[in-house]
Amino acid sequence: MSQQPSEEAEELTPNDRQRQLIDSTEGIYLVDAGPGTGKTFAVTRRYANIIDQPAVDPEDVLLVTFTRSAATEMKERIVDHADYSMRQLADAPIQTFHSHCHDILREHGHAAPSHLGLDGRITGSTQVIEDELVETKLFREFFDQFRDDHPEYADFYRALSTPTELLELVGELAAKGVFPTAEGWYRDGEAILDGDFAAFKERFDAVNQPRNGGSKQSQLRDGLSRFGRNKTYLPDAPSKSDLRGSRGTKQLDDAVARDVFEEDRTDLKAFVHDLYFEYLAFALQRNYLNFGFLQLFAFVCLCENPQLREKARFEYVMVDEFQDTSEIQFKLALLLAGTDNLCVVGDWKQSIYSFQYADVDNIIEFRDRLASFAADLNSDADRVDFDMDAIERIPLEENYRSTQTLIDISEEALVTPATSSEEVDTSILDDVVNLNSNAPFDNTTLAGYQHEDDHEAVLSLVQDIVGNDDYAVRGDDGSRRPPRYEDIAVFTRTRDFGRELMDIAAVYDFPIAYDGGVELFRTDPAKLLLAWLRILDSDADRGWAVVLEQAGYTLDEVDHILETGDYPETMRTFRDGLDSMAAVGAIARRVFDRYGCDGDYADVILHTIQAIHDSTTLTRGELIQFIERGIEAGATHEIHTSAGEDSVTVQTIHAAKGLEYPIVILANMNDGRFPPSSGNSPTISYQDPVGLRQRKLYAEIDDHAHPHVYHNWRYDVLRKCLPREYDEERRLLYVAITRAENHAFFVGGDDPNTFLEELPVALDQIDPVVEAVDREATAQAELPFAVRTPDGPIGHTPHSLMDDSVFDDAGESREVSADPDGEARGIDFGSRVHDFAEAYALGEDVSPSNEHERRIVDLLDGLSGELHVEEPVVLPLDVDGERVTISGIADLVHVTADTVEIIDYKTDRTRHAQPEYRKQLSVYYHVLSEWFDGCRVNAAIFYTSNGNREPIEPLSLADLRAVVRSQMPS
DNA sequence: CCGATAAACCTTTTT
DNA sequence: GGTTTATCGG
Repeated sequence: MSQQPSEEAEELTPNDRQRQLIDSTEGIYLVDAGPGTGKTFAVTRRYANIIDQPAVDPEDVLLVTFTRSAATEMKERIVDHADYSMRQLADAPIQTFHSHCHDILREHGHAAPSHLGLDGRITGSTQVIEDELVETKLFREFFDQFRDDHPEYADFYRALSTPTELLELVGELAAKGVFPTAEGWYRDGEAILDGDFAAFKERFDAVNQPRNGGSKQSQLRDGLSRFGRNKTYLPDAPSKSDLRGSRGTKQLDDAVARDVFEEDRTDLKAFVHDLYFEYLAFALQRNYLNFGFLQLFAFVCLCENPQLREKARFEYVMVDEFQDTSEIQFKLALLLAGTDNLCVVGDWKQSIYSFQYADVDNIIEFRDRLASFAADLNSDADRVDFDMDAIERIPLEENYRSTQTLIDISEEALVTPATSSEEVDTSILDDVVNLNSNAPFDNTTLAGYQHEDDHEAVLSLVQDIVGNDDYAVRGDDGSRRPPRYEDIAVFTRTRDFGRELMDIAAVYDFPIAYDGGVELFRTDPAKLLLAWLRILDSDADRGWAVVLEQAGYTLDEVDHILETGDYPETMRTFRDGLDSMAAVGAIARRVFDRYGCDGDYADVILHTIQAIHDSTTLTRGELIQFIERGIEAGATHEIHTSAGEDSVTVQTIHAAKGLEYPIVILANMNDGRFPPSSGNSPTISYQDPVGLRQRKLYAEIDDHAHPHVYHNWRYDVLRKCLPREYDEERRLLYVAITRAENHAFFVGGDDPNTFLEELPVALDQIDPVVEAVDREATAQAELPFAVRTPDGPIGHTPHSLMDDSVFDDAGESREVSADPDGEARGIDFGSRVHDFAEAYALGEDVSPSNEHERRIVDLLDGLSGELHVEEPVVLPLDVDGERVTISGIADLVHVTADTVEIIDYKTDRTRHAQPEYRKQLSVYYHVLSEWFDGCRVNAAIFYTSNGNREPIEPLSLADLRAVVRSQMPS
């Protein structure tokens, strides 16, 4: 284990640089130092040093940490070295920004909303919403109301893929310090939304330089070689050749920069403003705040109230993990600093939380940002009044964790190309302080392995490592000893891979524990609870099927019982007992009791239900909906399992931050790119430095007067000027490697990614042979994971009947990919959505209980001639007595008294003229014909591009049946 | 070197 | 549906 920042810290002596940081308590200090250099160790000692001064009390010192658990750990370490007890430090401000903001608001926040022109008040009873799902639910409720109140923004609603993207936008703006007021925007908020042309122009110029000494076109011009392809722009867009110049032109005209930047965004800003402001009002009225709003209101009242500022200030401010702070947090730190005794500690190379609004420039550009943020804050009042010219940088160059070989390879990772064509700027290595290892010996192994069974390869590697003297690690006394299971950590980028690995490890009885977030609603206790709720709700087959299967009934028996409704007596009695209970929490507890679910999962589920129950009233139907959404969204909850005595740890790289292990296996370096393709961007987003932009537009110009979604050509050009950087992916790799003390292994599958090939590491083949582990002999820990039962043939098991995500996944993957073994399965049997649509269409007494069903209702209720745009459509069709369901999104469904028209616009000729898409259209066509008997049904797919429309013909019913039949499982 | 086409891919997580 | 890389032909 590491020598310095460990539990037995009292025996350790700081090195000279650390001593300098610990002793220099007055003035501004920046420590931007690598992993294992004892930053946290030094901060802890520094804090102890400060509070041991007679004139200083703990309440004079603010120490900010990244997580609550880090705060607790910090306190424990301080107690060891200061003349204070844990009890005396209990209320000391050693906490996260969020919880400190919460404290400020609880005490002084009553009037904070009024500074923005909001009516509400923040009181001691105002709740902080911690659960993302809970907030999503509340936001949806708000948005439904907002949509009704503001029909003038209809064009924006149409372009959205989901309302949740607006919630994300609000969160991002709050982290950037952009707040709405009753009149407009707070302070310089609007300027930030407008963007910064000069800063943009720099980025534009950087990518618009001809390459290879002028012989090769610029990266930007190259990037626009497919401008307008597969897209439709409004007529004001320039043609591709207007934009790029004629063949042989090497760069874009300077005027283009001005043209793309300047766009009338008045309406967009008005929409975002009203949405943001009214959501704040909604939250206050419902008496809750989210994490972002905590910081927002704390910032506002500190800004507006000089007396409070005076009161809230600290004599000393220290921030750990500074690379993970956001812009608003940097500014909060300045407002809270009463003197220039400011100390920030971090490592720019370990900034991997940009999705959480962390801004790595806070640490890289510390000096400039400090000056410019202070100037912003001081523009109209003296808010930050200490001298900030003297900034002392303290380098820490001694690494107490890893061997020199590991340190060197980790730095290589920072300049390893992420794709075969990427040109990495190696000059960043100039900013890397080369660390010196003080490991007592360096027997480092660095190896890469590649095998198609990469899960097995990982386990096989673990087997090979444990007890093997070739991979000796450092014992507590510094001597060599053979490795144990507990010395090894397996890091993955995705939880999914970790869970798969756990499943396979379970087969071999491997001593292995997963640490981190779990998709709670996809666990067995949640599924059982959902099943019983559905039974209570409507005696639903999907509920009974699960319960019966769980009780051991065979599929045939289940079928029979469902058909006859002859449920076992004990189950009926249990149901009736549940039915008499009012509170959903009590129902859940009773269900878990019945099945003996007393583990971590059940606890967290109960806790979650309790949490939503506290903030909203919760009926059974709403709980069903909540769990269904949780399943759909893959919502995760942290599970704290006791790690066990001697077991391998599996965790995501993100979760491993701050930890260290003798041996690290970086798994899952396969399946194409380690840096994933960027995927779908939100329709409305904020991006530095171009400000607030809209990706898609909505307008009505079409020969047939059909509305259509258009792309924003300016946005398409703008984002090519801000090319995707893989720096954060490299930093992720860096973080993973630097967790290791002694050995690092990299394992990839069939198709290894570029990192695995480009890292200067020996790449070997591995022949995975995994043997069952004798757990008696090794005294294993309990597996924290239940082994998942295989899903079986999709569409047939009760589990798949009730699990919407299975239905969705299945529908998607099977729709587009032909099974290589020729066993194509193109059929979805019995989805609940299907049943609902059918029942509703037949006029039965049913009401919608989820998003899909509401949309079906919208679709069918549209007979008056309403126009529905971008509506998901789920339609059933019988083929040879088998039910076929197809789901998708049609661009336009137009229903009048005597016609039904459905139109799907496609943009990609090479893909969308394929039979699969024609089949999709054909199903729409024939089903609508059945539903709307007597109506004239038109259905069409158009290939559209720059105003052209080419119809794609549907299949005849006979051809459709043939296609569907050929895809059925035999 | 440039443009067109085909094919593969689709996170991470804390407050 | 959208984005990115690989590949091929001129």
